[in-house]
Amino acid sequence: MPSRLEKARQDPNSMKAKILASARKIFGEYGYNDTTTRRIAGEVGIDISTLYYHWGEKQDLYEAVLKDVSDEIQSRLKEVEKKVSGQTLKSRLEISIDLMCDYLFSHPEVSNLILFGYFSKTRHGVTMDIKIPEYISNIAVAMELAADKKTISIESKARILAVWNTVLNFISGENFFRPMLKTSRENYIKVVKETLKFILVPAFTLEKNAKNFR
Amino acid sequence: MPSRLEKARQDPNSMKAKILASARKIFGEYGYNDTTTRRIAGEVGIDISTLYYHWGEKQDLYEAVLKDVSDEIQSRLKEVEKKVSGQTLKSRLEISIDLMCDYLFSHPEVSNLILFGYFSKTRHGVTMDIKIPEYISNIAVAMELAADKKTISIESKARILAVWNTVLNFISGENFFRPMLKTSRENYIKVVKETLKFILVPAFTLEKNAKNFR
DNA sequence: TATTTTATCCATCAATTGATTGAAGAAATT
DNA sequence: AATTTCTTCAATCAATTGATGGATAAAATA
Repeated sequence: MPSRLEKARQDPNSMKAKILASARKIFGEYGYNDTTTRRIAGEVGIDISTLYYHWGEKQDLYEAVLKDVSDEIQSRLKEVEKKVSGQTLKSRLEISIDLMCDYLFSHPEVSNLILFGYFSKTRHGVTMDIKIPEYISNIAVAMELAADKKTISIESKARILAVWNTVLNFISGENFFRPMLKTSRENYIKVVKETLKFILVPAFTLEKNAKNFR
Repeated sequence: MPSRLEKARQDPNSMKAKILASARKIFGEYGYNDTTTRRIAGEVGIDISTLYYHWGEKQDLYEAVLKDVSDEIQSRLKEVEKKVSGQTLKSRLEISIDLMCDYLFSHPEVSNLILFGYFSKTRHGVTMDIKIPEYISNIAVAMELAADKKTISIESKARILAVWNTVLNFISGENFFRPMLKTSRENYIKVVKETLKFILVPAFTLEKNAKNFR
């Protein structure tokens, strides 16, 4: 029997949920080591001991953030999978690029958190809870580049990975690349989508290459 | 008149040079904030005060590392430019991919340092001294995707950027991706090169796209 | 050889930061 | 109303870390 208090803890307005939301933002901006519990607490407007009361140590909070993000990505990918089902390969690629770009551009911390995980030869022992291999396989199947999750070749995985990473880089690197391209945010997003399509569509649809897929 | 001592300081066996080399390695592994001056000093086998004596504050050392890396990349790109000159577009792309992969795979800290710079919403005020815009323009010209450094369209820059980033990701993400692909280092490098060619060559050489260049 | 310059280390400081304790209030339960 | 449980915060610790000062030795210079 869940008590009133237990329900309150799952409430998105609960203190625990508020802390998680702020933590996700701050961890996404600064990465694990450059994020202080004081900064997160400050963002929420509470004392750090309150943060520790709700979440325990910093690592636990970070892992909760990664799980939060991971679940969100999973459900987004499923949505995309539904929407592209039945389309031609070219359409599937284009629609997927548009949808994932829209999602990631409006949640840049997601992209950052994933990328932080890649390069983490850090001292914190937080294992990347985000199951990239899972995603990669799911994407391969959704794109119908592979018939079955179990039988995806190393080459196919590497190709999906290349695509996935290219997207993430443009999102997380916006602060660096956009000034370089000297353009507005709106146009940057447009150019990113076009660039992704320019590069990816030919590779996967070209006759010589396409025969390997279907 | 350069004294004996001044010459010694430029000697690659000098203490100052040794510190720089270790700093480059450690900064490349852990990033700015997760690198301690003590760790660098430990790598060299000296006390931190000796490190401070030679290089001053941590930021100065970091900036020296970035400059070191930046200069190295510049000269590598020039070498590549020479070697691909006169070749067909397809060959230029393929040779460049091979050469740059070989270089970066044997100097992974280079890739890491560049990527750290992209996402650095960090607290250290070190501005990225590595002139990526320069590189991008140089690559565009070397690939003969643009006639002149000054007249490169935003679309072309974005495409080069996408390629460049894809390469860096595979290098810096090796520790994460390779276990995922369950393969040896040697084969990983091979797969990366193939993947890059698979994705990039069609995009830039496809008739419909290619007409925009040359 | 005497003196100055260069190089190195030990000890230490001050600031930051992850984490805890205990007190006090607020809310729920009896 | 009394008691128990849940929240919050101020104060504080201990460890880490960037940085410095002084002693000391080694090397260069005179």
